[in-house]
Amino acid sequence: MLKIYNTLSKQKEIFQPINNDKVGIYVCGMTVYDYCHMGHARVLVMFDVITRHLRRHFLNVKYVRNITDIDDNIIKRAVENKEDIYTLSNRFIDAMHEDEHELGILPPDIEPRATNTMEQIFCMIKSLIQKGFAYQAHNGDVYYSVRHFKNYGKFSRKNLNKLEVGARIKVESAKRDPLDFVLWKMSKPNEPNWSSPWGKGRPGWHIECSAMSTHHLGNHFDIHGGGMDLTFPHHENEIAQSEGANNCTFVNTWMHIGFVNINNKKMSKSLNNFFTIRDVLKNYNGEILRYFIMSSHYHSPLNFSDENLNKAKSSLSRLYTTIRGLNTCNVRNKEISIHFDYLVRFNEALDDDFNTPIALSVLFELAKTVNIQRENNTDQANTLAQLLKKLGGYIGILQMNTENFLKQGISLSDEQINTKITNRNKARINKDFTLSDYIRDELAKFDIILEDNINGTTWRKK
RNA sequence: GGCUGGGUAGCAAAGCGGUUAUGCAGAGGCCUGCAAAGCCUUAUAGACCGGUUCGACUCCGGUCCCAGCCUCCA
Repeated sequence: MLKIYNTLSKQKEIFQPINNDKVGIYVCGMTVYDYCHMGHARVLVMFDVITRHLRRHFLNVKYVRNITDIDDNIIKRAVENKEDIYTLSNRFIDAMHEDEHELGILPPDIEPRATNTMEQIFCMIKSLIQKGFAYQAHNGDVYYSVRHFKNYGKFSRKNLNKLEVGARIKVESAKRDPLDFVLWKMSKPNEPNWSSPWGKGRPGWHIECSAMSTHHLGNHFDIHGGGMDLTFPHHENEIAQSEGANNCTFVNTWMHIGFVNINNKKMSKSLNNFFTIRDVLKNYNGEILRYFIMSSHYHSPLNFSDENLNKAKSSLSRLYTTIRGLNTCNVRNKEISIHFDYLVRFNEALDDDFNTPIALSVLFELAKTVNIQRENNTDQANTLAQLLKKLGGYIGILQMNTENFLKQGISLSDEQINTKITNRNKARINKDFTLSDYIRDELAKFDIILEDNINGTTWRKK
């Protein structure tokens, strides 16, 4: 029984798809004018975890994650770079896909782009004008008339009369009401534009998501998600647009991912305190980042720091160390089923609003059992290690080659290291421990830690 | 001003009205030539003040503090 916290009702609810085994999920993806930062990484990773788990529950999951490839920021950046918007956005889309690959993120089923959805956008705006939810102002822009939508503000719990409108952004004077937001914006000379029934221009920020989501998933679908900062105004406006135009419930379950913080402050473009995914990947591999993101619940703030990333690395290393040297191939479901309770508890954790910290704690309990068994009962240890790797795979970790994970980032060659290990072991046989310890210290300078086992000496990076 | 969240051990992070969370770091032990890894044992919690209860970290009320939103943001 899968439970999901719904922003709409502010409580955990039993999740029931609209159509039996079919689940439609839409996630607000990137506006592509820069590299993805850690905030994006959290949304990308968490919805990857969420859709992986949904696919284990339901046969037919359709995951749509959009790309907004036209907006003011993109236009501004393209002008700065003296390039056209497509060159700019294509470059950052490619970069995003590279980042996702490193983070072990499975691609969404559909990745629609705003610029390929113009017809649907026109259609929706027409419908909104027709039904009295929108108007074209004297400057040509088309606005959504917020006070015409009686539920406006309900979703994000805003009292329209107590909003500090214009506190931060100056109010566009063509609006009939300061609360109104733009659906279609007339283009200035030399700006990218599309011909519309209202003149040459471009879509406003929110309309593209209403158009893309309903086009691919229908007017009423199961799950809509994104970062917490999108609840207002973006998702509030999406609801107003979609329900105004289609006259039916838009989305059943709304999911929002908490912020990534730096020094207890939200990481954001405006504060310019953000780290890009690719910067972080220079020092920590994708699985470590992924583990770090999963180590807190998706609602809680996630504090980004080297200290916390290093902890994630140590923790993940424990799991890899546990399966090291064991046979994790040839998963034998029959034998694994004996240890069903780990699987059950792992699944229960994810069923409870995708509680990844609990799911991870089950993996550590399993790891402890593997370590206890590995000396007495190798078969048992192999089976449990297989289960550990399998469960890790459900949330996208423990998928690297174990040796590669434990040895990455060493400047010496395998040959150099092995020679030193051989020399050290010769010294140990001769009981020349001064020499053997000297060699070990030498390797330690390169962050290489030796481990003497019954079967010989292995090494790993510190 | 209006509206959301949250304050848990050295750090990170969950569940739970009574019984070990978990990980990293620490202490003692086993193992080891010594280590490392692993295992065993172990210390350190629930912002503050009340209330409900046989019993509260958990429920209720209040206080303080922190973060976020109120038309750039994921």
